[in-house]
Amino acid sequence: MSGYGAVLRHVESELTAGRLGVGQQLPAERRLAEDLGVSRATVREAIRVLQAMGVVRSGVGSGPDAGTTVIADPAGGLGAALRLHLATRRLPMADLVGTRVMIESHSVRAAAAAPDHPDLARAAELLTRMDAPDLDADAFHQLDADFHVALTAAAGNAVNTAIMAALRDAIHRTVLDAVQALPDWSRTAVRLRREHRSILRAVQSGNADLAATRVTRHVEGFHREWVRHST
Amino acid sequence: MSGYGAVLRHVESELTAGRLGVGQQLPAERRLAEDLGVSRATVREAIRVLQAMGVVRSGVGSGPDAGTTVIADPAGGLGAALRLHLATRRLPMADLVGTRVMIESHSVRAAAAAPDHPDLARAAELLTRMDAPDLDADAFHQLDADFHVALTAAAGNAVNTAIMAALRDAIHRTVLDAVQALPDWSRTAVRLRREHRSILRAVQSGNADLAATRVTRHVEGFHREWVRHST
DNA sequence: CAGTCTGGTGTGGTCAGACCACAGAGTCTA
DNA sequence: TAGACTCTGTGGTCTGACCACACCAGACTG
Repeated sequence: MSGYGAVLRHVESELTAGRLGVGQQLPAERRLAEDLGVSRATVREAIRVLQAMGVVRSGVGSGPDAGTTVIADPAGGLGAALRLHLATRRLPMADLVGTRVMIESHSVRAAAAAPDHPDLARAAELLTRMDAPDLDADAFHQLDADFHVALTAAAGNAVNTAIMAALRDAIHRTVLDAVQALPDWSRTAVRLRREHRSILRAVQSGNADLAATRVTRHVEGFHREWVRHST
Repeated sequence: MSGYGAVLRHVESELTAGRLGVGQQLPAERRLAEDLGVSRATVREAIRVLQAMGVVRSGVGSGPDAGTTVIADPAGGLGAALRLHLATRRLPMADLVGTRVMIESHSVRAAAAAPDHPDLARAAELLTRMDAPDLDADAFHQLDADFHVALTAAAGNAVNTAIMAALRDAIHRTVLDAVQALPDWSRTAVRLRREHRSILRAVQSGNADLAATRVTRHVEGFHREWVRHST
């Protein structure tokens, strides 16, 4: 058997065997094609897939940013997949939100057991930046999403963190559109800021149950508000 | 801007707009290339990505299975991404297991509230098939994995179900290798069967806490056993 | 007439070879 | 010495071709 699948399997086995790792470069496309006995077009199809999965980054020219480099961006790959399946309407938005609530409530519980985690400090700093008065909805939402990912990261599970970031990517566009439709954005923003602070306080005081309750109410509440105004 | 990204964005927007849906066919590659003003090679790169994401399936020849058809296999796409990132060692196996425990314990809680869900009946039937005496480890694990996915599906969240199935795909190979290393597989299998039954009983009797505890012990226990014998 | 064979047609899979823009490294020149 | 220059290797794209495949309609055969 040959073809594009062979290239994928080859790269995956190189990764598994440790002969290829994050930061290293793949052979040039022409070289890889020759080594594996396939055409360059076939190699390119495989590399495109790796790129879409967030496993590899390609750059033209020469120098350190050129060539095809192994990276580790699981959120990018998962996010792209989720976004596409959201587009097919087989993954309901409500279920995405349900997954978010599950991960976040679980994560703040775990984070409450380690209130000194550096990601919590990062979360606090994000909240400070969200207080800037001249923030538009786009920038606000970006910081908002980063805050939630930071909360998740504080729990220390890389898979959950990647999935949260992926959910954020997948939902991003939709939330932005939804925010446009809200009757009084600035008032909502005030409420969100208050809720964020109260969640973080609960985590940092080590109160797992309270933190979980608050983050659940926060996420579900915003989702309900946004659904109500976007039909 | 043009190129492969343009093809991806075009297909995604067709999906979003509803002009393209699950079961329908994409235009032929040559046709798509002409419509979008790019070469067929470029179109193919985009279609490969969609294929890897589980959004599309391609078949040669003619007839209903030929051409490029929109499907909905989120688990396939997510699973491929997880597997690759597992290979880069940036997603620790322990975290994958942690995510599994989170999803499954959450799901059995939800499923316990609706003990008549058809997926629970399916789960029960899978357990019956796992009692067959002449089952090898491979077939056993396949049914095992299906059982856990069915449990998750009974909670009714499509995203969680897809992630569970993806985790299963990503871990499959590793678990099979691990099972080979176990000192007494048949004895482990007996224990797993017993635990499966007890989990399902707890769910069907509506006891959410008990079901969650049992499934957590079950998954973590197997993981510990397998780590112990594979270093 | 019923059954079988045989091209025709359109599909994805792969290949070979070419040209482009790009970015760094080295070289030449004023 | 500072600037402009060519050289080289990278990914990005295009063109045109051939293949295997599977259906389908028509011709052929008994």
